[in-house]
Amino acid sequence: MRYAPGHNEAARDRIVEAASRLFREEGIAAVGLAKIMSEADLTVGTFYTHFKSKEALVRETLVRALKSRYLDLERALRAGDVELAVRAYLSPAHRDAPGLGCPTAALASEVARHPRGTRQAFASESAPSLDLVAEGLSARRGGKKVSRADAAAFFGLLAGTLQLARATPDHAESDAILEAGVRAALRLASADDGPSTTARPRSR
Amino acid sequence: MRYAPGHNEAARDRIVEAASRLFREEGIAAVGLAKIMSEADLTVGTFYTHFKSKEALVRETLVRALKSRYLDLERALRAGDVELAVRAYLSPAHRDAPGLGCPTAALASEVARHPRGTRQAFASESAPSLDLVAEGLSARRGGKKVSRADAAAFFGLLAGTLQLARATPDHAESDAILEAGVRAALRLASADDGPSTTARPRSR
DNA sequence: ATTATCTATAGATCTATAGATAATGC
DNA sequence: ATTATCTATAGATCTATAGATAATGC
Repeated sequence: MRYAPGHNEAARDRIVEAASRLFREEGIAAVGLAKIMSEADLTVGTFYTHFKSKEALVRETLVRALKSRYLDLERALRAGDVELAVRAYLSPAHRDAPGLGCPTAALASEVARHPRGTRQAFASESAPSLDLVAEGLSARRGGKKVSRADAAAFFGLLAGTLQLARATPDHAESDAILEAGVRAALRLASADDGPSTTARPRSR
Repeated sequence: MRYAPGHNEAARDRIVEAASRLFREEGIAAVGLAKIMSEADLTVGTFYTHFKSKEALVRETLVRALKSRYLDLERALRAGDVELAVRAYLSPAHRDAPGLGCPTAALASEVARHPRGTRQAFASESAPSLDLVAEGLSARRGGKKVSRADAAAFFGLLAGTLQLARATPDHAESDAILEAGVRAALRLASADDGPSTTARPRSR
């Protein structure tokens, strides 16, 4: 420890922070290490004293962003309930600020193409949030058990709808998609079973 | 026309076809022109006699893939109904073959970062499919009007859930997510209103 | 003395262009 | 004669590494 104590950690932290934002804003493949290091006020040569590879950084940024989102979600659920969290997720503010937003909406399809270790990290760090969502849904449905997979489908609605709102160039239509997403999510979160799940036995 | 008639069109077609598959499999930013041209049995120098830029090719591949998916959707809805289409969309086969699958699930988050012209093309070519979905949902809900934005939210559920299934490394859990997605989609497509949309007036 | 930083560079790849070559119709 | 193809290359960027320099504690 010859540099000031915490110097190394602070630099590493700036790198992860910059990468975490840039990846969500521009995509993982589209962002080079030079840009990340420059945003962290370092030159590119230093990168490999902090990380083994770009992929190692990707794993860390996903873990950090998912942990941070977990805390946000916990707060939102404590403050209100599922409805409040849904409205915050499908808000114009979230749509317009991907760099600090949900890593799943920004990067899930790209993560799906990354090595298994990266997907594993993504899944492990997503699990606690999904379990929180499952709890919230369960409470809304009168305590009926909701699986993690069910929570994933609910979350898929949120993330997929946010992506469509982001891809839609017409501003009014994009807003309308967010609002429709809120309606759909609240409908899904509602207490009653849709008749189709009981009326139509799932074949296969 | 000195080369055989249709020669140019055939080559151009192979390029779009290869790019359309590769982009969905690996992402737009991750695939270079050399790889695309090589898959089309051409060398990279020829690219610019067919397209003005990589971005122009991206627009064409999105349009082509969305048109093709529209036809598939039309067939599925004619053959059965929304339920059949949902089960085909959230199937292991679709999850495991992104190259021929839904361009929205594969590329929506990346398209959101592309120039307005690309997003415009994406939105325009998505509209007919969304309108078909809206029709299908409307039929299921006893003829009640369903907007394109509502259809987009429904479609967001499908695309988002498929992405999560693709990103999930555990095979059993990935299958479970697909099944939960089917349940959620059928619940959303069901005739009754969830109570929350009527019981809780949408503030804001 | 140790360690994080810097500059510099290797070697591969990226998009795009230039100019020569080959394939065909007139 | 025309046009799609090829080879070759420009110039920028990518990930990763090597070796010199600067910042600190002992």
